[in-house]
Amino acid sequence: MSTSPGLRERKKARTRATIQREALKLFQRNGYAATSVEAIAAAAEVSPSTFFRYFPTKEDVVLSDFVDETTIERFVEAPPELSLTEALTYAVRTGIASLPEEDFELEHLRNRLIREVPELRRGLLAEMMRPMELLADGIGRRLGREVDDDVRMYAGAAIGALTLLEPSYHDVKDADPRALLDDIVERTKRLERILVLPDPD
Amino acid sequence: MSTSPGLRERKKARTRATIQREALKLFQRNGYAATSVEAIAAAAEVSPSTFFRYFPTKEDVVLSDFVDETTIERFVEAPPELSLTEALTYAVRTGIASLPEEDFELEHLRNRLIREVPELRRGLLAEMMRPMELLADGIGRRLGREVDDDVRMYAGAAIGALTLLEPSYHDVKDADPRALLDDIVERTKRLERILVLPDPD
DNA sequence: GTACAATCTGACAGTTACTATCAAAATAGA
DNA sequence: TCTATTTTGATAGTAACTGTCAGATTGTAC
Repeated sequence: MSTSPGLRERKKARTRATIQREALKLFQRNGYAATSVEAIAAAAEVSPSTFFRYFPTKEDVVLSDFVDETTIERFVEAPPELSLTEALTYAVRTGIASLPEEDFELEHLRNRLIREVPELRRGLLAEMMRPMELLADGIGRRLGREVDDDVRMYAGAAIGALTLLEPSYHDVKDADPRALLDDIVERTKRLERILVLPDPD
Repeated sequence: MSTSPGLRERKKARTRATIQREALKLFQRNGYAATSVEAIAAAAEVSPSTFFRYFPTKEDVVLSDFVDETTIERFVEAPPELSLTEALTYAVRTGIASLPEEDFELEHLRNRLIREVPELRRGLLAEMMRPMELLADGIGRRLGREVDDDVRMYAGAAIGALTLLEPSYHDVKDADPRALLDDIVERTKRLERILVLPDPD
């Protein structure tokens, strides 16, 4: 009761994971649009009602948890001698590296879907404001600084800059996932040359 | 035939404008979600089919043309002595200033809707990649420079930075539209302090 | 182990955005 | 006025999503 999150919680987590896994498999096989929620529910052996209890929309099966709080947490906790962009790189790298191999595969599949299905690309962008806000907050905490307009702009700029780089991924459809990771890291580093956070007034 | 765009074209433009205007009025009165496409079509005196011919989705009635090619055109054509961010400011300012009063009102209403309806906020963000790409291309043309990763990142950063500033608008719900415009200009200027576009390698 | 309370699930019915198709109407050009 | 092209409206259908409610499952107290 104190150590494990309780039977109920565990069962819920398992149901959620099952739905997500089965959905991704179906998407991969038949395509995103051609896979109905009903089919997903059937594959996961739950009712459609239950599907919507776990994921408010069909998109969310793919998009939820794409960038989460733990990444920002790692950003804030990164070695203090690192610059902002270095800390960001650090957070992304250690985050992905910490995934068990199995989750890493799913993550890779998810990325591919997001890249290839226009609808999901759109959805991802729509979710992007949350990471921006999280990062702005993270910067404030990391620097012990009030979250002013400059900080917000810096955060928005950082996420925005990374966003537009995605298209080049198209060329490397079936590349090694780890290579893609290096790619992200490489790009995050380049941010340093473009972005400057001025001191508060 | 050569001067005016032809009767057919004009009629289509008028139909489109009517749908948009009636839709915005209904949204304002009854709320976005509570206004069905059917109701909009009825108010504009067209069939639902026709509605979807002019606007692929309900969201698009509010979001389409939010940032268009002409803004980028003005950016490229801005006085050459202006810096990138100054040119951006110039483009935004002259763009809005050129609107007739009536369109300006609609624009204001549209902005309010986007700010207040979460669904539309989401949609706006989703459309944001297009402006990013347009701007990246514009920068390339303005500087006579190849559109490399640095340029793309810069463009993404610029749009991203402006995105996250929106929330503060919440405070000024019914402020003078012109004041809001000044606000945007002010913020674009601050971009200069944060963003640097390095020379090509 | 039993009884009760809280939560989770499934079944059902309904709304609405959106698609596809095709015949009727409006417009351009001769 | 006649014909070709484009635009429109009517109809039918799909699927995402919502709300409700009774039944099943789990946690808790005794």
